[in-house]
Amino acid sequence: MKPDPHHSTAACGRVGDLLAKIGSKWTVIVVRALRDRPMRFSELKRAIQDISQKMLTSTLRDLERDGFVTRTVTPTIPPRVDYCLTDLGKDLLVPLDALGDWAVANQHRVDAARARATEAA
Amino acid sequence: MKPDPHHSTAACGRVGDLLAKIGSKWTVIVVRALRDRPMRFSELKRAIQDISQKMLTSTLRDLERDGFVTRTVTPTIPPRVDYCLTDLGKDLLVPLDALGDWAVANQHRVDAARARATEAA
DNA sequence: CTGCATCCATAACGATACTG
DNA sequence: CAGTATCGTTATGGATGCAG
Repeated sequence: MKPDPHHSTAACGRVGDLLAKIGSKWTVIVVRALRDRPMRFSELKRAIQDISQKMLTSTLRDLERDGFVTRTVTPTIPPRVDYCLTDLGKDLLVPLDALGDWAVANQHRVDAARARATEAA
Repeated sequence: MKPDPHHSTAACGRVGDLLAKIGSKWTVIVVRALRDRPMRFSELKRAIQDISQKMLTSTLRDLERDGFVTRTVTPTIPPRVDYCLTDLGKDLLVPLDALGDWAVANQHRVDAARARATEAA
């Protein structure tokens, strides 16, 4: 039998922390947006569309702080800033994609359950 | 070349929605707490410790609504309510564990990045 | 172009008290 | 035991305006 480290309170706490972070609604979107190429701030802003500039900025700062993206400033005029996934960021993409795939694949099941719950009420 | 559905805005949106849901900090903890056996309300409360009763209740209601857990009432005195993962809930555990494992395995890398960021400031 | 600061609305959360 | 109701606090997200 495995040691099964998932059961420990400590492990659960860490999972909670990380999920709280990536669950901040925009983190995942941004990381996934950067999946195959670096992007400039305004590119991201345009790509994500309904993110406010404030949220994009703070999301990127958090991601940078946690080592998921790099921020490269080119001090031209006008200034240019590129964001790129680090190795850690690319690593994170793996379990993130698994979860993302699951979400896409099972969304209908959740929808069905919610529909049932709603009409039952 | 694949259609690569992950890039679409729609897919990202759904991922965001679902992550926002499971990222609500307690959802994951509760789902993982139920991983191998059904538990009563008070068992969960005791197992999770620093969750407030209100949060546990509303988290469970959300999970039930979305079809991740079942709620079984035994109308004895005192009343007894058991919560159990559905098949959908158990399915969710798979990508969730992947992410959890990643979190545990890479926590130190994130910590290191944060430490670097902090002292750089 | 990039990003910070400010203000504001809302939602999340927690503590407490009370009901079946 | 399980759950609802209420209140107050904090966190989150958006809009706008300003600055390098």
